[in-house]
Amino acid sequence: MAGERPTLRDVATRAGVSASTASVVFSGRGPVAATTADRVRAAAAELGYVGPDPRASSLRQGRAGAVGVLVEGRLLHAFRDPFAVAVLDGLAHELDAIPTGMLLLAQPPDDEQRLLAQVAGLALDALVFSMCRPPETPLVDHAAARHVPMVGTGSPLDPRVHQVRIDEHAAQAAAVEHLWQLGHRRIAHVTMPLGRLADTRRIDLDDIARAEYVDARLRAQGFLARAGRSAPVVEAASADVDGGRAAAALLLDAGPDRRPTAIVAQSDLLAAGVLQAATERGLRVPEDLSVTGFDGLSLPWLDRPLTTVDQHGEEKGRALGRLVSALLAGQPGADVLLPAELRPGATTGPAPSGR
Amino acid sequence: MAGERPTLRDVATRAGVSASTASVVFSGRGPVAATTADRVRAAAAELGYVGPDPRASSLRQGRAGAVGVLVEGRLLHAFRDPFAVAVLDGLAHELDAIPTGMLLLAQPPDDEQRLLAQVAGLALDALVFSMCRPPETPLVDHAAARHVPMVGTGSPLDPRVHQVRIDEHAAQAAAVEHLWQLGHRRIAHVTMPLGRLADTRRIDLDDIARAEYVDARLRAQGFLARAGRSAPVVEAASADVDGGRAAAALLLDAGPDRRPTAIVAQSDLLAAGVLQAATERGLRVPEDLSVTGFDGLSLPWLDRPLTTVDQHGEEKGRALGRLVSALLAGQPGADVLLPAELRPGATTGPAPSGR
DNA sequence: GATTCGACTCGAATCGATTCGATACTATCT
DNA sequence: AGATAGTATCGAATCGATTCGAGTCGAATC
Repeated sequence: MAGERPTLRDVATRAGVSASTASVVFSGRGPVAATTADRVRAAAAELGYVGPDPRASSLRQGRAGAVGVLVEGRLLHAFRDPFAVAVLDGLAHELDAIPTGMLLLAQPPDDEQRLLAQVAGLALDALVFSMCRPPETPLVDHAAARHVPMVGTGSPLDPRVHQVRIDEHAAQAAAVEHLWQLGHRRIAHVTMPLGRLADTRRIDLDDIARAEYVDARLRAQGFLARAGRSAPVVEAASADVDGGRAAAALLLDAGPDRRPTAIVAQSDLLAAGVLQAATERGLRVPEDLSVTGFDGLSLPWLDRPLTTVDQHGEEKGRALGRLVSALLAGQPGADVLLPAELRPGATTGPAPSGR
Repeated sequence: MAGERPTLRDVATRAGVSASTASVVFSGRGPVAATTADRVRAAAAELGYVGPDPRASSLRQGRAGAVGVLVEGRLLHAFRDPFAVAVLDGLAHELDAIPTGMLLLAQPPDDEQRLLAQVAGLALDALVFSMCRPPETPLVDHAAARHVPMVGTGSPLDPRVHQVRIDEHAAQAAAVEHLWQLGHRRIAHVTMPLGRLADTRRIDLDDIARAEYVDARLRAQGFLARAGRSAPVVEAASADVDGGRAAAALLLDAGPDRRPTAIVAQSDLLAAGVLQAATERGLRVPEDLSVTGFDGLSLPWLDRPLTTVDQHGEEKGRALGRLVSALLAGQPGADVLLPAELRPGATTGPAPSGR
């Protein structure tokens, strides 16, 4: 029928009022006589007008109703991590109250310029870095120039990005402490990738100090602080089950007397991989090997509860959302430190007696 | 320093050109002398102007650079399904080429009006219903009035929504056929929820015919068409591992002579739950019980490959993306039917000989 | 030397709403 | 009756770009 979409002006004309009055009818701000409002709504219905064009109103009001959420790599991989999804869920919940939607920005592997161009063309009220690790990106400069507030969970590392984090160092050390008290003395560590180029390999203090990804570095340092600086550390090539399994293989295939009695993994998915590797080698958990994870996910496909550091993903997401809320409301926005605590499960036990 | 963000006009003035020329410099359409372009870019750099405001340009150009993706329920649950994520990944990949971002629209349980209001306020170029089941929603009318193209994977069931689907009926029947050929005669079915209110319970032909969710209905009918209309069918209360386990319990706890020798599940997650239930009862798979899934996911935590109907989730997402692309380019947009085929794994085998 | 053609630039109109100050009108109070 | 308040409506300016037709100028062509 009508090739042309009706505009507010058309509706106003038809209702015999001015555009400003019609606007007030739809936005609800300002007083309108009930009869007038009805007339406008009737005109709208007749013309098939379903409300103000969001493009125009966002220009005028300066609000787009959406925040950008950066996702590192492909969704297929990013969303395989239940922790990331939990954070996203919490974020969604909190944003829902503003209300504001989440625009997923999947970061192609290398082409930062492409991503930048995409973001430049998108109307966003804020930028959330909840699923990415690199400590810097040109997006920060861009968003800052646009006065778009940014929040993150540790990276990018920039004063203009407001952070919601946990004490990674202390949290990871707490896992070691737990094992120590159980009598373990040969404790090994499996880290998430330390940077964009990761490999399954033994790493040393220097590698760790130079690590690009901050959270992996802090956890590794927290591990070493309690386990001793000569404790073995292996980097996983990817932060998933397979990465954990491959990394654990490196540790478990050492001679039986050099094999660790406990492995501290930097994430629950890595820990799941460690458990797989142990099972494949006929090692019983926790009799022969204790394993700890990090994140505090519920993994319904594990046959027993994992000892892990619970960092309350959903709450982390909500904290991010509240921070965005506050920033959009013009409040100053301070960094947030959330608690994270060890949650003992069934994958840790006393060290094997044969020392 | 400038509390005011610079506009294109500011840049143009400073460079000593008109706003129209400056616009051309940034958009790249139309000829500009190299020296002029440099002057404009220099002025932009001095003022800290990082490019045209997306809000304004989207108003003028009529493109927002984002499509809405509806997600039923909480992200936490929706993204637990790897199939949904695979579709999303394929979609993202294809949209990246336009380029266009994906705006997640999480549907609160009951409050359709709230969702509608949110969508009404958002500038979207298209709407994708890839993760939702209800056959109708007021969103369709709204989007249609706005001339926002819509694509889906079976629902909402409306001629204005262009569909990418598979032959659910035939695909599910193929799974039964596979089991039939293996000698199974007592074959049972576990369906996804048939509607918004789902329960773990035996259902009959009428329940199925009345099912609200189309895909569940078609698969169940495909199952019955080959397995016989008296074959037992159980509805799962949720489309996840726990739902599958509970539904399987209902079937497996029947007397040993009435217990099915094969269970056809409507999704891989449900099948994983069926496997769990079998294991808990000491049933060996496939010796005592054969199990088939649906979707064709790789579930790294299953200890053996599942016999399943592969519906190529990523490709489904890409097809949705291509459809969106075409519609945005003004092309007519025809429905798409994708292939789906049985992929035998290690969870099906010959029927137990004791009949 | 007049004409034609391109390349480049500009002004004005437009996209579709929101907002602010001004105005008209109707009750309420004294 | 006049001042006061409050309600309802309107016109004009504005948000920040894009686009289109028209105009300028220099070089190439005949």
